[in-house]
Amino acid sequence: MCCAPAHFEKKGYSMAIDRVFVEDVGKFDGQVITLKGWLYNKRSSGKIWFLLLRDGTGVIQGVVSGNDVSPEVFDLYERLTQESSIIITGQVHGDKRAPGGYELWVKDVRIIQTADDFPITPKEHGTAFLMERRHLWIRSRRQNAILKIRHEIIKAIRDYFDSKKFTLVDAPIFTPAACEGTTTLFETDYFGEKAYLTQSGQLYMEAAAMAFGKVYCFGPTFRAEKSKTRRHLTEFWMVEPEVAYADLNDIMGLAEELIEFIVTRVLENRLELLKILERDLSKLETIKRPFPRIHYDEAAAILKGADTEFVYGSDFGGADETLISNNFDRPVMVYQYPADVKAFYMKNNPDDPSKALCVDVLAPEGYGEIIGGGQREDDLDTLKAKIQKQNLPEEAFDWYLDLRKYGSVPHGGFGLGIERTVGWICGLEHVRETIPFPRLMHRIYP
RNA sequence: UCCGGAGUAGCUCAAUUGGCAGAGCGGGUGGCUGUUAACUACUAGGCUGGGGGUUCAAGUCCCUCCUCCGGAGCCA
Repeated sequence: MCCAPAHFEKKGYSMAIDRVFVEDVGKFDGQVITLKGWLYNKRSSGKIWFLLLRDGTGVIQGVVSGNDVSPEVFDLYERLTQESSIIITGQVHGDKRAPGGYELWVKDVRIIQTADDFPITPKEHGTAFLMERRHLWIRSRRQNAILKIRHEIIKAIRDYFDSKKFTLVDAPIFTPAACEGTTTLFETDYFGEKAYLTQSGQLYMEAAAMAFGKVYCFGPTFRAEKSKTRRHLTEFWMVEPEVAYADLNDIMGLAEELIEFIVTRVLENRLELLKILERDLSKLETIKRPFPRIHYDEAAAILKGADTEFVYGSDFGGADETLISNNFDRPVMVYQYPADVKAFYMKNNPDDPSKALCVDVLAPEGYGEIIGGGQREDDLDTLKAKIQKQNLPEEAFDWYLDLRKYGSVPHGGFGLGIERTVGWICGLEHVRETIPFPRLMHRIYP
């Protein structure tokens, strides 16, 4: 309370927040403005030199001429190193030669701090080198664009569910036992007892759906699997809606509407960033409902004769998912996998008990599964039998079974992986660039 | 855990059959009034991941360990 800057108290707003940013310079054409940021790059041609200032919202070129500035300012060129923090004042000038349409005719430059040998130069670097310096890498234009698109995607997801009157219900991070029992969990000491980091908020969302009708949670998820692929992180973010009185068809409708909404929003609001990433926009513009819906058997038929080790009755591998999705120009919804390869809480198809009422959404262009979900088992005895069959500790699921004792209804939901969705929309090679500080099997630094 | 690949200058990479360790960028010193990863001249910079072995001679071949990358399984 003692430390609030004076201007907060006096005026009720912050000059630091409301100052001019690069993304807004177009509104000030011809005016003299001050920009605060960091030196992205510089070039000299002798009696005139150029600086690129970035401030997180964009990059603008400043033109420094010996005719317009004092000799002291002109000579700052020597001391300006990459990523030095600087405040520049100058006149906004529209110029076709400028990448952003505007440049600044510099009148004054103030160096706040001279950076010492910034390690990430404007030239090429390997991913290992860059990941080791992820805290600095996120300053680069490309990483900046990806993380802003991530923000837009997250905001779109929240806006979608909020507009549909879903209630946000946060699931716990510490959990007493496996939600699914199949995958490896991160174990932690909880006051002398074992606890685990959540691998899904879904079971809690089922409880919440019975309380609020339509709910979603959004948070981090942890998987201790030793997966080293372009699609895996040990810590990733997932949004998990759950709806009471919903069946598999309802869930598929929800999934395709959400995905269409997200892609449309990114195309509307973040086109410039997609261009920085050189994303093939035509691949996103086709993402319109309805999405193809194919039965597991149809997906299996696509793989027949293809070069794959897939055997009917098993789950699809990463290569199989690519083979399937390559047949479509939008996400494909594969439904009713064999019940044996799916989690215990999935409801079986009453007309074909060997299949689960589940759906996976496979993104186009080989980006793989971005959604997994379906209808949940709502019958108490069937659920108990499944828990026993998979050798899960029944006592750990007492509370979950209560949901089937007190007003059980058909219901369902899904989990959407944020990083895979970002990777797909941005057209990236690897999900590690879709999260600010990725956690991978061999990386927990920085 | 298994399969494959890589490790050489600060960074990205070359180096023929085992035969003098190289380039671009970055750094340093200069030149240039419209540059867009600016251009340009000169210059410094190396325990070739660690250890062991074969050989007259190893960046190169063999053994071993470490680290990283990609993939499989599993999953979002």
